[in-house]
Order: sequence, then C-alpha cells, then structure tokens
Amino acid sequence: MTVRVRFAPSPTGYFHIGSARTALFNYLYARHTAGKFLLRIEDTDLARSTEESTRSILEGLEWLGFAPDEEIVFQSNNADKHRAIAVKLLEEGKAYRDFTPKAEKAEGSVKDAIKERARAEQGEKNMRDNPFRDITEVEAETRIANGEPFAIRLKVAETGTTAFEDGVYGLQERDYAETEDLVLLRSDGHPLYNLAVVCDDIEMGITHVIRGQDHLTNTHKQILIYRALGVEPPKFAHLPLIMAPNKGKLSKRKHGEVVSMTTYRDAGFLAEAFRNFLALLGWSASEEREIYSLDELIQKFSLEGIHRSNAVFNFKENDPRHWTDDKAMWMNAEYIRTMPLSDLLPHVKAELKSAKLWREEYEPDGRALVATVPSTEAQAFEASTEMADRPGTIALEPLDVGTYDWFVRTIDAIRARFFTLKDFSSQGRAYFSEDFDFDPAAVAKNLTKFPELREWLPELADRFEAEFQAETRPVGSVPLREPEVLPFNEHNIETVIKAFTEEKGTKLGVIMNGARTLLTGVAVGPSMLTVFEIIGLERTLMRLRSQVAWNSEVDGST
RNA sequence: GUCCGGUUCGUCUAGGGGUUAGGACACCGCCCUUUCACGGCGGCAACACGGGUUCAAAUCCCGUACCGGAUACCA
Repeated sequence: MTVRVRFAPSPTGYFHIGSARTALFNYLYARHTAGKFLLRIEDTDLARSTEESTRSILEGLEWLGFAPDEEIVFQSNNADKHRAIAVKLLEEGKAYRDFTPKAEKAEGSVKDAIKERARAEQGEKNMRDNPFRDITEVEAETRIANGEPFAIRLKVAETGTTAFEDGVYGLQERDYAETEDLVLLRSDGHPLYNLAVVCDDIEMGITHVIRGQDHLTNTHKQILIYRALGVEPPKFAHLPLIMAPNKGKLSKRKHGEVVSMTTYRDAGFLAEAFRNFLALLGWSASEEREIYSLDELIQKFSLEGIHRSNAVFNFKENDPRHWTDDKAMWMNAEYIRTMPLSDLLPHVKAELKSAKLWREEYEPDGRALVATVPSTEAQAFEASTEMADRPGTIALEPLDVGTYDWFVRTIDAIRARFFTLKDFSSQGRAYFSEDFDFDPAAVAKNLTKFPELREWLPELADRFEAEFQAETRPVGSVPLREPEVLPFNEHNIETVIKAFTEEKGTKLGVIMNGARTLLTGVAVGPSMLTVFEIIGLERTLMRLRSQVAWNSEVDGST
C-alpha cells in the first residue's frame, strides 16, 4: 500500500511557521516512504477563510519546495458530499437530530467561555443527556413540519473507549464518557470540521495523518466517525507544538512577523536553510549534527525521531540582533558561506535585481572560470552534505571588473560575512555601485581619527596609478609584457602598500582600514588586498581621491 | 473543573539502569589577523521536586509542582 499523506491548512490568516513544519514533516514522510504528498485547503469556515491567506500558503509551500503530488483539494467543494454522509448516518440511526436552539455566542473569548462552562459543571456533565437523543421519529417529523431547525449529532455509545496507536505519542485511549455527541452538521446545513476531515481523508485515500498535537482529542472523535462509516481509520501521528519564548502560543497577533513564513523569504533566507532549521525543531536523527540537505532529511526522517515535548522558537522581541531564532539565522549564514556557489548565485542575482544593482555583464558568457582553488570550507561542506558541483573560485590573476568571472569572485569573497541574501545588496552595495553610504562609525574609527590620511590616501592613489596604470586596458586584450608594468593583483598591491606604509612611518592597519572605509563605506569586509583587487584599479583611484566621506562630517558617536 | 500530553544547559537537542551527562546556537575569553567574520582552542551553563525499586536511578514506578493541548452548531 503506498503511503498517502496530506497537509491540510485552513486559510484563515498567514502561513505560520508551525504549519510550515507540519508540511515539512508530511513531505519528508511521503518522500521517505516513496508515497504521495497531498494538499487540501480546509476553507469551510467561510467567515474566516480568505483568498489572500490561501495564496500565502501556496506561495510559502512553493518557496519551501513542497509541491503537492496531486491536484489541490478545496474542502468547500465537497460540502454536498459531507452533508449527504451526515444524512446517511442519520438514516442509519447512527446520528440524530438535535432541535436544541443554537447557543448565543459568548461575548468574550470562545475558549474562556468553554472553560468557564466546563468548570461550572464540575465534570459532572453526562455526555449522553441530550433530550433529543432518543426522540421518536413521529416527534421529529412534527418538529420538522413546524420548521424547527436542527443540527445532526453523532450518536456516541453509552460505554466503551476509542483507542489508537499514535506514531509519536503511543497508545491513546479515551472513554466515551469524555466525548460528547459531536455535531456533524450545523442547523444551517453547514458540515463541521471533524466530519469534513474524515470524509475528505477517506476520499483522498489518506493512509497517515500527520498533524499538530492540538488535534489529539479530535482524533478520538474522528475515529468514532470512521467507525460509524465502517471505514478503517488511517494511522495517526501528532506533532509537538512550536511555542513562543514564554512557552505560550506563538501567534502573529502577539508576536508579529517572526511567525510568518513569508517574513523569512522576504528577509533573504534560503529555503534550504530554513527547512533544515525547521526539521530540527521537534525532530532529531539522534546524531550530533545540524546540517542536512533535503535528500538527507528525506533519507533520515522517521516518526520515531519526533519528540513528545513542545519546542520553543527562541527570539527576542525588541532586539534587532536576535529578532528571530539565533539558530535559524546561524544556519542561513552557514548555508550562504558554504553552499556550492553555483547554487547561491541565482539567489544573489535575484537579490541584486530587486535592488537594481544587477548588470547583464554578470551573466555567464560561456567562458570557463579563471584558475580555481577550492576553499577548504567548501570542501568540508561538500563532504558533510554530499553536495558536489562547486566551482571554486580564487582567481590568481586580476579580473576585469564587471564580468561574470569577477562577479563570481566577488560573491565568494564577501559571502563569508553575510547572514542573509539581503546583505549582498546592503552591506555589499559598494562592490556593485558607486552610490553607497558611509557608515558614520567606520568613518570615525578609520578616517577622522587619523587626519593625516586625508593627504595620504590620495597620495596612495597616485602611487597606484604610477605603478599599475598600464594595466587599465580594454577588456579581453592581451596583457602587456613590459616588465616595468605591474598587474593590479594582491601580491603587487601588498608590495606597494607596504613600501608606502614604511615611508609614512605608520602602521599597515591605519592605511588598510582607511582605504577600506573609503572603498567600501564600512569597517568590515574581506582582506583589503582582495578588496582592492575586486574593486579594481580604476574605482580604487577614484574612491581613494574622493572627499565625500571626509566631508560627510560625522559627529563621531561611537 | 475534567481528560490527554510533557519536563536534560538560556534555546534546539543526544543519552533511556553504572557517562567527568555529549553536541549545536547564543554568550564570554584566548589564538589567528590590516578590519570584521570564518576557523581553532577554552569557558559559562542542565537531568523540575519528593518518595520508592535497585548494589547502582537523569534513565524504571508512584506522587507533587509547573507548563502545554483539548474540552464549540471554529478549524
């Protein structure tokens, strides 16, 4: 029997990270067992369901890469079938008409009202005391003739238990006395959740229901419906919940954007990194390891590895440094700096495009990469994840600024310090545009503090110009062979700068960091020798001579 | 109230009768270094509590506390 699982969100809001994890676990289980992963939108709550919400769920699933294997089922399309089944149960005497007038909605929270009522009843309530439970057919007909509305309730037997073996929580038993005669069909003819779920799961041929632990008690009710219908229930597995740092419910109303999936996409997260993070929230392969590719997750996933206790999604409100779970952020950074460059590049391209920093010259033009030296980090990552296919990219010769080779080299050089895709267009802006800002703190620390640099750095530009001038040649031309003309590469730049530093009787760091600030606008980045090279001679000269940063006159806070 | 679950560093977790209770993130320190990261080394930090069972309990049993879920003509 092939496994068929479903992810069945109700479109009443945004796509919650908890839902995303449920989708992930269903997806992993399906792939692990070579089964089918289906999607059903539970849009039967007309009042709360929105198309926008459905769209955010669909977009979120697409971003995560969980495409359903069959057509999407919209539960609202099946309402007639659900009604017919309720009527059938009624006719078979397995359900009954309840003419009790519909209760008024409590003014406060529904949950509190339920709790309040239950407390008042002191647990003395008899779940079988409905006066219409054993009403005669004659009386029912009379009431119907009078136009009295009625709900249809399942007739739960007086004694007995429902039991099932949960894939995560083990044997679950519940006495009938704990389960009321649940409503199948509202008095307005609207089918209710438990009925709809059971009917649809049967129709979709679902073999395993993997969902949040908040459905544990619903499962007993659903099993009752399966029995009434004479259908063997599927296997169930319930997932622990994801909680807020205070161990309370994680909701958008209380916690804001951190709980919404689209936030992560928009914040420059990589789907593979976020999937990896989500997988480790409530599941573990019982090994000391954090980074897993999708294929590895699929291969290692099992219901046995799922925990029974809730997990906290750890973040600090009002602290921009920790606005989301630190581990999620770390994992994203880990992916950015170690994933195969060829996988990263398309994402960077998309980011630069949306920031209007992309240029067609960065497209590959068919030429092979310049000399390549795989980095050890990349090798380690490949070894750990069995990912291959990474064009290592340490150029030995200077590259023509603005070409594909240059682009690849630049991305590889700057990605080590980045956490999200957004960083490529913000912190990395100076590599792609002349229009970048100067970080006041960097200016204060590296420029204002050393006034002599105002003379020295343009002087350094002159020195560069004298030494490397001939190197500014047209793209694609053959390098000049004259021995006195030096290529603008790391080795030669270092020689020139060291001599310059000695002449001035200052420390190398003073010159380097001053140049760094002028060239990139910030105080952090790759080795300055690399920065000089990828910024290129022409832009280096211009920026070293520019007075913009000096004139920006910050009041040196920090 | 009742029913059902849960409880190992701040967080995610490994371990399920004998461990110096392990790893990751975060935090702190040192090294590397032209900056910041990365990396390396090190540090801080946990078995909720009380009873049993046992030669031996974080691990098994019972109880308590606390946390969570459910208890709807919501999904």
